[in-house]
Amino acid sequence: MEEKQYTYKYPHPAVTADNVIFSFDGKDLNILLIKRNIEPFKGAWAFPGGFMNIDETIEQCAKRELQEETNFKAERMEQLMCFSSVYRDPRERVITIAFLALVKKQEVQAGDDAAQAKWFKLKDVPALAFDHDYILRVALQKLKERIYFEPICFDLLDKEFTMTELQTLYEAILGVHFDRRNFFKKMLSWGILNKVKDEFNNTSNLDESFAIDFSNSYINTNNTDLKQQHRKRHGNAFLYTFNREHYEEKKQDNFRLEF
Amino acid sequence: MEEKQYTYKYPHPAVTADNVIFSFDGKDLNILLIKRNIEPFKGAWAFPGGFMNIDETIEQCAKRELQEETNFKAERMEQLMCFSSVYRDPRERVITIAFLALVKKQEVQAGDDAAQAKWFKLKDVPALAFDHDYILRVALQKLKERIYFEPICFDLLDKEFTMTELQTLYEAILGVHFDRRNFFKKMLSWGILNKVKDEFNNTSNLDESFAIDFSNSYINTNNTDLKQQHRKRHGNAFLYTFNREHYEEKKQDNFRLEF
DNA sequence: TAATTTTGTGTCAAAATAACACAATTAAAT
DNA sequence: ATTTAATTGTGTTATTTTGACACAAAATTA
Repeated sequence: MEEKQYTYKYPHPAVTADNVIFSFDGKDLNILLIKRNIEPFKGAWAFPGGFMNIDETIEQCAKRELQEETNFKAERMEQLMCFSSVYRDPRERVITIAFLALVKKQEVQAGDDAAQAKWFKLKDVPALAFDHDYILRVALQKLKERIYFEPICFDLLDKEFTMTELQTLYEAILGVHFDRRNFFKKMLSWGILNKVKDEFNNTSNLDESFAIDFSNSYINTNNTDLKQQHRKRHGNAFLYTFNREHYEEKKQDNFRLEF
Repeated sequence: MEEKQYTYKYPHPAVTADNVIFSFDGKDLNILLIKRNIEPFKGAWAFPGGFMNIDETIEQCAKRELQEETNFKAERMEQLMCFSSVYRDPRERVITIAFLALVKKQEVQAGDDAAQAKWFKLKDVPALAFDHDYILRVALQKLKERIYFEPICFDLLDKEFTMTELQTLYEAILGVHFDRRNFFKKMLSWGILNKVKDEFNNTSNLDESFAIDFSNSYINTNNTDLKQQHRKRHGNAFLYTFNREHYEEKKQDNFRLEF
């Protein structure tokens, strides 16, 4: 068996990408972890990730690993930071570029590596392999900062969501509590939400993009599978959708998602 | 002559750190560029940076390169992003982690590599080597975002500065114009600035850390060398210092530098 | 059937923001 | 030396935004 050797004049580190994958179950933020079934840290939980191929960017690597290990499609992926402690991996010098990946919550299927994969509520996250505890802390910080500049919340929610769900998500990320009426006011004042016409009884009086949202609303309503654990829709809670086109317009004029 | 060889089973990229070094001349943001005197991109301007040693973190690398190439001490260095386009360096696969470095403007002395080093006003920046044009755009974006969360402006100003200088810097970074009176009010309302007792005629009435600031104020006043190009102090402009201790206290209580 | 939870909705006081001008001082120009 | 131009410090007011606060109707749960 021939084993290829790659030689360099100076030592080179290996480079990996790790994905901190967030989702939202309607009540808490969740992150996806995989149980390592090889050394080092065999048996410990860690972020999904892997080595960068020499002919791909680190972004492509992160995306590929996400696909290979979870089959998820991320609504948003962005670089978090490079972690490069010298001894963070006992095998060889490995630096990693961590990514923030936001997905809509979905059932995890065992990945290719057959390692166990599981959603953890933030508060239930165990001690992690490598320096992943630290990476998680940085990721949470980044998430908090990002929410001021980008409408990332909608990446975590279903296409249609209630205002209460949105508020709960904001509260989960920022760790604060909002008065419901004030939250409603503020969100609506941005003018980037469309009220969805409920197929049963709601009379809504918004003037745009009804037809579009209504056309497939019941499809969405059917696959609220996982969310149902926490989404108990008392009364006839209005459903909203995020109007990304409108948001992009407003963004041009130095519009910010202040909170 | 013996040439060491490092071999790996899989190809490894080389890893560099590049510093986007910002300073402020009292009127414009400046960045430091070095003229490359070796291929590739010989003769082109680029950010100072270099290869990571196998026994140092990428942060240590960035700091070392800053020291070696410019002898500057950065008030703040933070990771910008990893840039990893496959063909960004024609020599071999090289990924770089770019850093944002904020320094007080100072004379550049020719670096070790004897390459020419020079401050450029942002608007005068030429086309850059590698993907450094892109890196610069990302750096500017980051700078804009950072200013909302951290008091980075003070890293670019002298220990003592006038309110007008501070305003000009904010305007340079954010690309907007503020009403002077409103800007004064807002800055002072944060309560993180100390008025410095002018050694000549100003009567200032703040109640803390006078003695400290006054004790070496004239030293600072003497070395406003480079700044003088733009700092024409009409009238007796008050001098202020940033009270970092006080800021750190306030930061605990979810205090933000909103603008 | 009763108890509990969730939903939608409006007012008002307080605080923050944004618009606005001028006289005094110093630097630059003549 | 004199004039001109630029820079400095300073306060009020109208508008906008924020934050506090309660209850009745509907759906779920017991």
